Parts: sequence; structure tokens; C-alpha cells
Amino acid sequence: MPVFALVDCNSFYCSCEELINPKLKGRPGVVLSNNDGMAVAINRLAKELGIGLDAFHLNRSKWDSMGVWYRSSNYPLYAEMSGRVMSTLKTFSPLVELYSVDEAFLDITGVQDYEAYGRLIKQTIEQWCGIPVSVGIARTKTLAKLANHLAKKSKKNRSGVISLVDSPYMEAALKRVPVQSVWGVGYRWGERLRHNGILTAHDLAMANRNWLLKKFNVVLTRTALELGGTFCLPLNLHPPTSKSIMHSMSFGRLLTELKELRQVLSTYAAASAEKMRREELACTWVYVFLETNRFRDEPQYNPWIKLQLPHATDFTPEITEYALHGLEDIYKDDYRYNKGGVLVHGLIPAGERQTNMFDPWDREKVARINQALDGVNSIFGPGTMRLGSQGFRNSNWRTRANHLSSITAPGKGSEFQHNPRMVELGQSVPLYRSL
DNA sequence: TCTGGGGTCCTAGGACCC
DNA sequence: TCTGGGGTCCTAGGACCC
Repeated sequence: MPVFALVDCNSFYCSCEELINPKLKGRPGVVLSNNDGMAVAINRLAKELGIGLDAFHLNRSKWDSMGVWYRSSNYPLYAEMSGRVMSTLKTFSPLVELYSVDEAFLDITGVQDYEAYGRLIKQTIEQWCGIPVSVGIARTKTLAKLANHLAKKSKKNRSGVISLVDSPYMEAALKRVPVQSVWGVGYRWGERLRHNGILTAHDLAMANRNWLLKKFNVVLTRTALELGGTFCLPLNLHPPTSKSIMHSMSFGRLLTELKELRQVLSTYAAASAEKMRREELACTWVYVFLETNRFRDEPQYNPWIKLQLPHATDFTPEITEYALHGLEDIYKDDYRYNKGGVLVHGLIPAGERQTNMFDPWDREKVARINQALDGVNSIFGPGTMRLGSQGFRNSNWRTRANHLSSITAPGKGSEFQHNPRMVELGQSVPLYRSL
């Protein structure tokens, strides 16, 4: 029987901001979504004040009066810190699944004292990376998630580490967790389960499997099995190749003009294509969508279109061309648009593309153009070299980020300089360049 | 002015094939 | 009683995750 540790960074984005600006520590704080729209990360003190995923513009003055700090999201910073945490985790087990930007599953089967190992992991991450984490340890991933949940919540056990391996408290632990807090049970299923008298993780673990299978599906049945200690979900050690890549964002303001929308969607198409090339993929479908602002009392229109390409491609101008054709098909001039996006789908390895005798492009030339484009943009920043249709960099439809953290000099005022070990891991350069 | 962005998996039903 | 049956592929929609 395997043993898994789930290591999860506490309020990750907030912790990153507090790390580069220690003055924020000890105060309630939130990190805002793109466009400074709403809080997407909330630190412990802010949660205790009752702050949730709330709209920024509706709460700003209240937060000010409560002494809450806020920051626009700074994704390059979080990616950098995530890399440091994950590299550190890999020194504790060769089997690590990078589950998300701020959490990872480790296979730590065979360790002598699981709880002590968990504490060592926690201490090391905090010492080397400056990010507080919680650790949950158990025999299945779902139980490790649950243990982690308890480690974050527990008032009795403040160590931030809980092991449920062969634990006499297993049943008590399962009874303390409401069913909708179980990993894999969302709002909908939580409601349905509660209607059927299944209120806690323990109830779900005890539920009749055939009934679950019939009333729900195999996913939830697997979750129930895992809660009961039956190992169903293995570690995914290799990141699966993407099945789709999307780029979408709310606009800086409501847009009505086709001309402006063309610029926005060109930019999103280029971003999707770039990400696709980074993963060495090519797409066979392009989806384009627009949305009006659902929070406004005005005519709503949320069209989308799907375009099949005659051959797989990873070439920005080609993908942009299709995306703009799609845009013209779905665009109506009597609406005010709030959001849009481009998704590439039907992804195949770029090296396995079929050639097409009617292909208007010289593929060798295309490859060289891609290389030049990505090369320039990787050095000088995204969007440095771009299509004319993408418009200017300072176009006012671009999203807001008015509360970005800044670092004036590498390490200055932060804890980076005290972490010689992280220099060894060799990941500090991109942060400063991208900031 | 102002409410996130980016994904995955499963299932049911229809089209189509022999 | 019984109007073929088995199989695949595709898609839309619904659920979930961070």
C-alpha cells in the first residue's frame, strides 16, 4: 500500500506577495484577479474577517477601513516561487506529481515516521522558499487531500502536518469533514448527496457503491472508495500533453467596435499559438467566443464558433486569420462586449503533422518565422514582435493591473538573499527579468 | 469604469458502419 | 411480446479541479 503526502502552499499568491514585501505580513490581504476584478486569493487574517471571493470595486473602501492590503496578480512571480517550491519537494521523493501551481503529491511510501517526515518537508520549504505550507499524509490521494484540509483547519493541531496512515483517528477525521469539502465533490453533488442523507466524508465512505454508481458515476464512486482506503488514483508523474489551450480575458472596458475586437482577439490568438508552440503542438480546430457583461441589466449575447482547419498548424498568422473570420461571423454591432477568447483544440504533436498538397504555406519558411518570433519575444517580452492586427501595446482595451507589486532590486527588501540554496537551484533569473 | 482564467473527465445520444 | 445488433466516433453538456 502506497503512502502519499499532499503538500499545499497556504494562500499561495498572498504568501508570495508577503515574501517580497515583508511589511504585508501580519495584516489581512488579498490578491486580485486579472483586471483587478475580484479577490482570488485571500490570506488567513482576511478570511477571518469574512472576506471571500468578492468584487474589488464593491468592497474597496470597506477593505481600506479594515486595513486590508491588496495586490494585482503577478503571475511571473507566482510561477517563479512555484518552481522553487517544486524543486525543493523533489529533494524529498523521486516520485512527485505537480498537481497545480501551489500543490504537489509525493509518494513517500516506506518512510519510517510519516508525520516527522511531513514536518521536515514543511520546515524545509519554509526555510528555503519562505512559503508556508500544510502537509496531509495518507494511503490514498483523496485521503491525503482530506488530511491536508484538516491540517489547515485544525485548532488543536497547529503543526500544519497531519498523517492519517494507520491512524486510530481515521473515523473521527472522516466524520469531521462535511461531504462537500471532499476533493472531487463539488457544490452540485454535495447538495444531491446531502438530500440523500450523506452529510460527511464518513457517510460517503460508507455509502453503497452500486447506488453511487447508478445515481452518480464512476468518478464519485472512486472518490468514495478512496475515502474508504482503497487506492484508486495513481500519481501522474508526467504532465499530460494539453488537449486544448485557451486564452481569454475580460476587456479593460466594454467594447462595441469590430475594429477593436479584431485587435483583442488577434492578441489572444497569438498568445494561444505561442503557448501551443512552447508545448510543440499544432491545432486542428480554433474556437472563438465573445461575451457581454452578465452582471449588467442589458441585452446579453454570448456567441461562439468553431472552425475546423484544413490542416494542423502552429503558425500565428494562420490561426489569427481563422479566429478573425470566426469573429466576423459571430459579431453583432448592437451589443457591448466584456470578454472574449480564443481556444485551440484538436492538438497533435507538431512533428506528426500530415502534409497537404493544397497548403498555401511553405512550411520550412513558417518554421523559421516561428523561431524568429518566439526567439525575439522570449528575450524582449511577449508581444514585442507581433502582427499588425494586434494593435498597439497601450491600447486601452488591455486589462487593468493597478496594484502590482514591484521589486526595485533583486532580493532587496525580500528574503531571497537569505536563501543561498535557492541560488543553487538556478531559478532566480526569470523573475527579475519578467518583473 | 469595475464581478477570473484555464483546464480535465465522463456520459448520453446521434450518426454512421457492417 | 419480440421489427437486428454490435460497434465506433463525435459532440454537447454537465460535473469537477485550482
